Amino acid sequence: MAATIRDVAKLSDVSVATVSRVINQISTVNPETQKRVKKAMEQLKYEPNLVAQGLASKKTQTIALILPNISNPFFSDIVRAVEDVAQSNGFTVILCNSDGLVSKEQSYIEVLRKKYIDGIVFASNTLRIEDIEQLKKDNISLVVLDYSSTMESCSIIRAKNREGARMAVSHLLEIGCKKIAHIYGPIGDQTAKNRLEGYEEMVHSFSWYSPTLLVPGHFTINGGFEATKMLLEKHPDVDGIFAGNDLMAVGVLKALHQMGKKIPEDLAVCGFDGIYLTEITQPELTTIAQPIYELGEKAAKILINKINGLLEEDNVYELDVTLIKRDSTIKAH
Amino acid sequence: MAATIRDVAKLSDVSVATVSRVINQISTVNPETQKRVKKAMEQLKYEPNLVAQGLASKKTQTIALILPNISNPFFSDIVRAVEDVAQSNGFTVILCNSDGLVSKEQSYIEVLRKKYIDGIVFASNTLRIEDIEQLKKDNISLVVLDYSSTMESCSIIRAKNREGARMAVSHLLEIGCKKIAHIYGPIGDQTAKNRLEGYEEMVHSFSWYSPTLLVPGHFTINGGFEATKMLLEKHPDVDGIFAGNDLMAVGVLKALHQMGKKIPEDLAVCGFDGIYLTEITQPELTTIAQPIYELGEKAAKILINKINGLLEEDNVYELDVTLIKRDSTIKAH
DNA sequence: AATTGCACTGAAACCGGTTACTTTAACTAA
DNA sequence: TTAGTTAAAGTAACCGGTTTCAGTGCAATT
Repeated sequence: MAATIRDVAKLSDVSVATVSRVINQISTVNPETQKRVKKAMEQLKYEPNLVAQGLASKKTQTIALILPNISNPFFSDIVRAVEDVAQSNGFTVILCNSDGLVSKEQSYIEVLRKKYIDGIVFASNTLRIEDIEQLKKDNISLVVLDYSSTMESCSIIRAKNREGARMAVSHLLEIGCKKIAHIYGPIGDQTAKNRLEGYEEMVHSFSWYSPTLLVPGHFTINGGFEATKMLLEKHPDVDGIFAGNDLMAVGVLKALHQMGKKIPEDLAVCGFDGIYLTEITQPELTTIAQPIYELGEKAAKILINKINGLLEEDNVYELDVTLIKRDSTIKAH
Repeated sequence: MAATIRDVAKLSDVSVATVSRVINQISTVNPETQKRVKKAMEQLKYEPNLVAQGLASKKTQTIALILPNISNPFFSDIVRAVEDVAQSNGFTVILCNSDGLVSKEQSYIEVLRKKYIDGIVFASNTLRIEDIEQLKKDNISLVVLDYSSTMESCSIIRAKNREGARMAVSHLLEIGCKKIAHIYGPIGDQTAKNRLEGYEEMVHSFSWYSPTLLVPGHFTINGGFEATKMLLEKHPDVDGIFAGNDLMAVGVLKALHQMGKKIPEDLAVCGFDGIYLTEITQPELTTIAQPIYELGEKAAKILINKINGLLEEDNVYELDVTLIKRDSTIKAH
């Protein structure tokens, strides 16, 4: 149906090799010949077949984005950023929800490899070293997002989690909190761990500090909700809560509301991430905002640079976070 | 590097055709030959190259999902559903954010065609008939989501928008509202139009009804916010607002809160969609819930059936909506 | 015994590109 | 004049599969 490279070659009276050269703007093709070929391409409405190109060149202009769950608003912003960058560089993106399951990731990676994908943005905490090695062997570029590790055999983009946590606690202290608790994310998740460490660094020397001020909330709304109930049972005098992410902070808010606590008068709440949800709650949430879009953008840009051979070394990029003060810690005037 | 079909053929001492037959479980291959081939495949860790398969068969086991913006929580649930179904059927999904721009959609469709994509789930209101025809010609299956139109030359999945709107208004009437306004979505958007029509049908015969009770809110939080301010200036006695989607309803809540109105005592609010945001607001939002995941699921299933040739005719599927009563209309006890 | 049908398999064309290698002709340097 | 470049283009192998068509051997039919 559609015209092929051979049709173009025939019509412009050159070999397919020459047509291919024109398409890929390779080496030296006589300007006049070039014109003839281009004219033929137009006449036939020729468009290179990307699958054939992929087979021959082993480059498919496709990247994949692996993340736990797109329903998480943090990730949907990431997706948007990655897609934007990909799109404007002529790449297409395949989306993969792993649910944080190694098995799912495994099977995705496998099929992606068989599809000659050019690179992967990996926004998940479950990447294994073997996988990294395997991908390298298959010449699939890799950028890891929101991941901490001492091992750095690949490029990593993340926000300053520990520093952000310190900022959060420091803000709570500033507004006068006398006993600050922390609700933390999944153990095993490096991001959650770094935030917890930041909290600990700030509070461990206070006389009121006790490890029982640490409660797990699994990075979910409901987790934050349950954690708050548990926490206030043990420590009714807590007057500040630093939640390890915004979703849990929402849960905190819900719980406090249900318990009839006033925010921020009785208890101040600070989240982490800066997803748009924080503007929707009542009161609006103070949070440590990551530059979410920029994280995704940077990850995609670096990945594409690697794919295009413009970047060799593997670096760790740590983006700054910012404290956004809202009504959950200070009443705006 | 990796083993090819010819390696397998050589090792198992058959032709590549036979190996291909084993791979695709086609026709009759002698069980013993089959065993030999399979053993060779295992020995060589052979995995068919999907790009080559795609080129030869013009089937790539890939579908695309075109939607306005993944950041919209409604769509992120859709994505999740589509991806789940695709995944479990051996398909991979390419995500395309169109921002509702015909130009972007156009360029996506073009590149998708060149990639031999098998089908498209189109979750946007801007589809043009020419595109539908073109896709048909290229043998690319199509399912349209959340789209209304008299033209039905393709399969359409949507919720009962008009009926849902009627349910919303009817609920507001039941709880005693005496003057109900409607904030509607973008003109030109069929979904928004149908909801508006449902509202009108329910209220046009009341003496209090006036077309000025209709205010545009663009399906965004901020749009709902502005609309509410405008509305209450003109109609301070409105005591019920039906927002055309949940995002606008959130905006309504924010505006009312700012104006010091009590919800639902002074004003009752009902949204539409049933995104999880409605459980996060204070008060929680009454809404007409669409079965969002099911919409995406159904769309993907139908698409894949069409791709696999199991489904020929084009149907319109209308899924039921349900009223979820929450504190923005009735105080729970 | 000749014919037909069927199960099984192979040869080779094909999908639509890329690219290593070669050839040709014109151009430069010695 | 002659060898050495170089720009421009062609030939054909190659990427790794699918599929059409043809052929073989053997059992069933007449």
